[in-house]
Amino acid sequence: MTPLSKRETQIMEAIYKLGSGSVADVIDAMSNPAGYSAVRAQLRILEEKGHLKHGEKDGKYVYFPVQPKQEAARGMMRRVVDSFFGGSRSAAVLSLLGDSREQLTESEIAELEQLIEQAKQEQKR
Amino acid sequence: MTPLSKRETQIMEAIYKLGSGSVADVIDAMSNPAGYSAVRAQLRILEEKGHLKHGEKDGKYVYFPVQPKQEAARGMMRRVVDSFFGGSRSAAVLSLLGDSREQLTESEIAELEQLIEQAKQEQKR
DNA sequence: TACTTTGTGCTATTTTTTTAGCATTATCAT
DNA sequence: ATGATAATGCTAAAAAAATAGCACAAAGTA
Repeated sequence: MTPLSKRETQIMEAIYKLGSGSVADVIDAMSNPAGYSAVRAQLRILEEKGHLKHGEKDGKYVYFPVQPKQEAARGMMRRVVDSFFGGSRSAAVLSLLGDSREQLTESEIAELEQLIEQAKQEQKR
Repeated sequence: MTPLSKRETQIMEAIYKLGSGSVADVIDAMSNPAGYSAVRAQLRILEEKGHLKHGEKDGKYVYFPVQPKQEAARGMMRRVVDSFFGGSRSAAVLSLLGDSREQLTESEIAELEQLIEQAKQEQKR
């Protein structure tokens, strides 16, 4: 689990954002796109390292992550929480929500309430 | 705002975790420590790039981040939320809390409830 | 004082990352 | 068929990142 290089990181993020994608898709999804050759090389390397796999679709390679998005997300979160919030998830949540409450849907709010309710129950023990 | 290299990233994370620190502190805070020379060089580069500054304390250089921790944290969060949660902060929060509810303190729970209450008010409009 | 330790300044070297570009194959339209 | 287009396989080169190590200074200590 050696850390990824800058480009590799950028490309993995693009792939996660896309779910899966061809070379062209990945280039389009990058804010700071590298050339075609470069991206292909990176994808190959990431596959060698075991971070991606590819299949074929419409005669093109389509790359997708080996580690499920949700797991990768948690790993990332853990890292940020660790470095910037002293390991406190709740501090991270407060920062995240405090940033702005807009665009919370009713069902999301309901889910949050439920989680908090559970947290309260845990507290009592 | 060119992205940081692997080592640079690792060192910035260490600095943020520490708040501020000497070369030795940084080395100690790294999971995968580089040598003394290497870390010094990286710190110098990060200072040249404007990410760190240093002062002197007890005859040693002490490095600290230019961008406040909270801002850096939000930037990081924004990036994770963007790549892994389709830009939805609330989805990120759900993932974060869903991971485990332990170690939420009463006051944190209260704060969360208050935020949710505010979100509900926003909803009504 | 002389010695050891701990720190910085600097520079050169090594290693890794990133990129470009040619050869080849397949497909599609003329 | 022929030519254009869009892929991948491969290799070499260029650029950036990471590290090592010597010289020198300051401070403590025997």
